Amino acid sequence: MTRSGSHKETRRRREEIRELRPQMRRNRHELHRMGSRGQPEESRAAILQAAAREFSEKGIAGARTDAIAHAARVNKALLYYYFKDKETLYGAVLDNAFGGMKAKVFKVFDSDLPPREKVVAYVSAYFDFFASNPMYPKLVQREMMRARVGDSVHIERLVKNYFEPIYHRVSEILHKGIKEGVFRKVDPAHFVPSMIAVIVFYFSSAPVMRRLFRFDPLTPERIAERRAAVLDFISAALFKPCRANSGVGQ
Amino acid sequence: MTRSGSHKETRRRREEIRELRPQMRRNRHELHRMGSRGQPEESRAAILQAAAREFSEKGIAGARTDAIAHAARVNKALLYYYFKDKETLYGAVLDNAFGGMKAKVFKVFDSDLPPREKVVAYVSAYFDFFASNPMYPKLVQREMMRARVGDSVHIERLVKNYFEPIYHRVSEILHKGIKEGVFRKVDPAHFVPSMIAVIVFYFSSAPVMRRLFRFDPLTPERIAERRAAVLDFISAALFKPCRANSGVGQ
DNA sequence: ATTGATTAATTAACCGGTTAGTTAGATCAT
DNA sequence: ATGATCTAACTAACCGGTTAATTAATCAAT
Repeated sequence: MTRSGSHKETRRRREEIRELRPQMRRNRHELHRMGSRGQPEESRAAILQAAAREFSEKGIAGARTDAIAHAARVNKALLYYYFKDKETLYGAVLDNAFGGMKAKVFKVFDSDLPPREKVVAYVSAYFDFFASNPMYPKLVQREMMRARVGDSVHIERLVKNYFEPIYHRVSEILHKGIKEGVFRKVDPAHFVPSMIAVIVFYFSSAPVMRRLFRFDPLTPERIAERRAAVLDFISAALFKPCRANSGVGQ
Repeated sequence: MTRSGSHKETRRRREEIRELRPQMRRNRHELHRMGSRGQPEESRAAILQAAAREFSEKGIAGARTDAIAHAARVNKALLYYYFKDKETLYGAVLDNAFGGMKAKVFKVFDSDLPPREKVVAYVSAYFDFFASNPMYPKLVQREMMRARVGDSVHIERLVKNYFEPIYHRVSEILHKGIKEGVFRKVDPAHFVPSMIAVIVFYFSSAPVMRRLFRFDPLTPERIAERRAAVLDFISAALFKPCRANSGVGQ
């Protein structure tokens, strides 16, 4: 009642402190100051992971901060200590996911393989990343659908930091392969999304697959099978049918 | 306080009435009964359409019943008059969407075309349906991701009524084409989902596409372009390369 | 070394806005 | 006058976010 006027100020002060924290850490001769429980990074990581699961399964609107806190074995207020609000936490989860993926695929981009092998390596890396993080595809798909004006404050950043760079590199590889005559004349602007679709869909639709085929689509065997199918599908759609291995036939 | 005990009973009574309504309608000599505003079917349809838009954009959790009512130019209580609750309304929207799609693709299944042309016709029909209902892909994708145990009461029904029959028919066509030697030896269990992925992804990710390519991906021209790209992609992945013509099979 | 200030880490309890769902009644075609 | 259609106003519950207090690690000066 009496303190209602100070809400905003308190908030702003806290945010400033939070923003300064990293620099402060680094400026002080040594990091590790430690508070009561002494495991800030662990708590943060636990929150991030619990949030990733909750968000991927329920979406931002469906996700419950109480559930995240509970799953992370942490008090709910701690979420708001580390992250400004639900939306910011969601953003951190997204950056985590896309950051990991970008790292993996860029290792492939920076290798020096011929186009054909590079595409295979790219698809494989992309696929394997999602196969070992089965909740990320839903996260990705969800964010893509939310990206209407005003709905998502993250989408611009994500496109700039992840989608654009990755699309750019894959596009280059495709153009090179086409010029060398090993790829069919496809339009990267359509082919790249199609590839991603084929890779991602299986995982984001896993629950339906389970019902349709009456077995768990996420066992290692099934995933290996899917991997082969994806590579076959994309290869057949992209590579020029080689006649009896008779070199570059333009 | 005093009436808290009667809530459930009132609710049950209402539900019974509601469940009986469809039969009653049909039993009475003619529909069009009309109440105060005199447009029951129109109201119902308006609600359904507004709900489809809201659900596709925000998901069930994010959708606001107030927003749906407002968009349908109808009082919120009317939603609950026609539909038991939010979840049931959502289910009706889903059946609407999937029902329309099923009708379209089954017309193709029942035609007598050779496998190759039939697949092309199927993909075209599927694509065109979504192209003219751009909010349905998101609806589909959303429901697929929600289909965890306990999350969705609709998924079993949807799989049984739509996914399974459609998968079954497409699967038959694929097997036939493979046997006739016009298709590559693909596994329908993987190929069908891949096809759907390629068709649907472009629409459900339209907002990202807009940012990535800096133009509206849903103009008629762009959609036509995408259509060609999808058919090319799937054709190349499925059809045995015919030696005479390295065909982009339109 | 002991003490006391400082700050990071953490929590229990609470608050108030939002939202699904309800109610009691109005309207009107038949 | 009856029952289908429709509405304004209401309520209970839920849920994101806050607060004020607490604990523990570090530091500074005794």
